[in-house]
Amino acid sequence: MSDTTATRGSYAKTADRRRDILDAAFEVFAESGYTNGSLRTVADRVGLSQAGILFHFKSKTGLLQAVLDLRDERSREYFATVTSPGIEALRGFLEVVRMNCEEPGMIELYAILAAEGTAEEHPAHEYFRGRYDWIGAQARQSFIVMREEGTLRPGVEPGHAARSMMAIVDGLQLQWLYGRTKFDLVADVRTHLQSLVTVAL
Amino acid sequence: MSDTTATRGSYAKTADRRRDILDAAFEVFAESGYTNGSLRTVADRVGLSQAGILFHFKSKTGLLQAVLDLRDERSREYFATVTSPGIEALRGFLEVVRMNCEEPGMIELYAILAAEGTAEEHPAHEYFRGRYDWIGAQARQSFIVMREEGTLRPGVEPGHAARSMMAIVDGLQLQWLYGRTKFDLVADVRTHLQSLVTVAL
DNA sequence: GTCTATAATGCGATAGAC
DNA sequence: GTCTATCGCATTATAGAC
Repeated sequence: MSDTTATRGSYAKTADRRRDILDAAFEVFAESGYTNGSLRTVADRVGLSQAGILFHFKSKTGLLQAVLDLRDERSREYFATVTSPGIEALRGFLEVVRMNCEEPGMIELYAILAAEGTAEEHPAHEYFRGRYDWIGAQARQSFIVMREEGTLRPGVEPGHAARSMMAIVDGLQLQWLYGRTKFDLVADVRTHLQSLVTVAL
Repeated sequence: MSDTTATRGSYAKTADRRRDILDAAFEVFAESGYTNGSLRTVADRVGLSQAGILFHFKSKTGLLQAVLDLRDERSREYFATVTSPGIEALRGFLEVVRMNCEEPGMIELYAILAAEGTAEEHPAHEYFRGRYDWIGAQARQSFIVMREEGTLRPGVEPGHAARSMMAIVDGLQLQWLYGRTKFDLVADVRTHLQSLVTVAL
C-alpha cells in the first residue's frame, strides 16, 4: 500500500517536477536565449542538479521544444475558439497580444528566440519559420475577406497589411524590452490595425 | 628614414589587418550573434590564430565595440548631411533603410544584436538603448514639426508614429531574415510611412 | 606581428552509486 | 529520481617563443 501510494505520489510529483522545470527553462531562455542559457541555471532555479534536468528531458534541445510546445498550446487554445477569417480574427490577434503583455516573459522569450532562430541550424528555426508562415497566411486571408466585404481601407494591399501587422508587434515588443519609453503596447498595435481597416476594432 | 618607411608600411599593414578582422567579425556576429559567435571563427576567416585577433583587439568585447562603431560611422556619415527635422528626415531614414538592404549583413547584425542586447548585462545593451532613444526622439520631433506644418495626417500622434516607424523596420527585417516571403522591404516601410503623412515621400 | 601552448572556466551529456 | 563524478569539447585570455 505504501508502495502504491508512493508510486502514485511519485507520478504526480514527476509531472510537477517537469512543469517546474519548464517554467524555469521558460524564464532562463527568455532572459538569455537558448544558446546562452544553460541547463545549470535552470537546475539551480528549480533546486535540482544539472544531471537531474536531463533525467526529465533527454537533451537541452528537447527542453526547448517542450517550452515552445507549451507556449504554443496556450495561444492556439485561444485561437481555436475564434477561427473565422475577417475582423474577428484581427480582434483575436489583438487579444493574444494583450494576453502576452500580462506575462512579460512571453515577450522576452519570443523576441530573443525569434532573432536567435534566424540561423538555419538553430533548433527553433523551423518553429519560427512555420509560425510566421501560418500567422502571415491567416492574417492575409482575413484582410482579403475584409476587402471583399468592403471593410478594408481603400488602397491597402492584404499582403502588406499582414506583414505590417506582424512587424509592428515584433518591433514594438523589442522597444518595450529596452524599457526606453513607457507606452501601451496593445493600444499602439490597435492604432496601427485601425489604420488598415474601416470598421472599429 | 628607412625606419620611417618601414614603420609606415607596418602601420598600413596593421590598419589593413584591423579592417579585415572587423569585416570578418561583422559577418560572424551577424550570423551567430555576439555570445555565440567565437573569436576562433573570426580568426579562421581572416587567416589568423585566435590569439592573433587579441593582439589587434584586446578583448572580445573590444572587438564588438569596434564593429558597432564602424557600423554607426557609416549611418551617421549619411545622416550628418540631412539633419533638419521634418519630411527631409523621414526621407533620410528611408534612404538608410535602403542602404542597409544592399548589405544584408547589416540587417542580420542589427536584428540579432538588438534582441541579444535586451539583457542588461550585454555589452551592446547601452548601445542599442541609446540608439532607440536617439532615433525615437529624432523621429518624434520630425512628426511634431510636420503636424505644425499641417503635413501630418490628422489624428496621428507623433509619439506613436515614431515608435511605429522604428517597429515596422525591425519587424520587417526579422521576417526578411526568415526568407519567408520575398518582398520589397523599402517599399513596405515607405507604404507605412505614407500612411502617417499627407505629403508624398 | 603572429604563433604555440596553456591556464581557467564553462558547457552538455553519460555512467553509476544510492 | 536524484546525485556525484567525469568525459570531451569549446570558449576567452594570457605567457612566452620566434
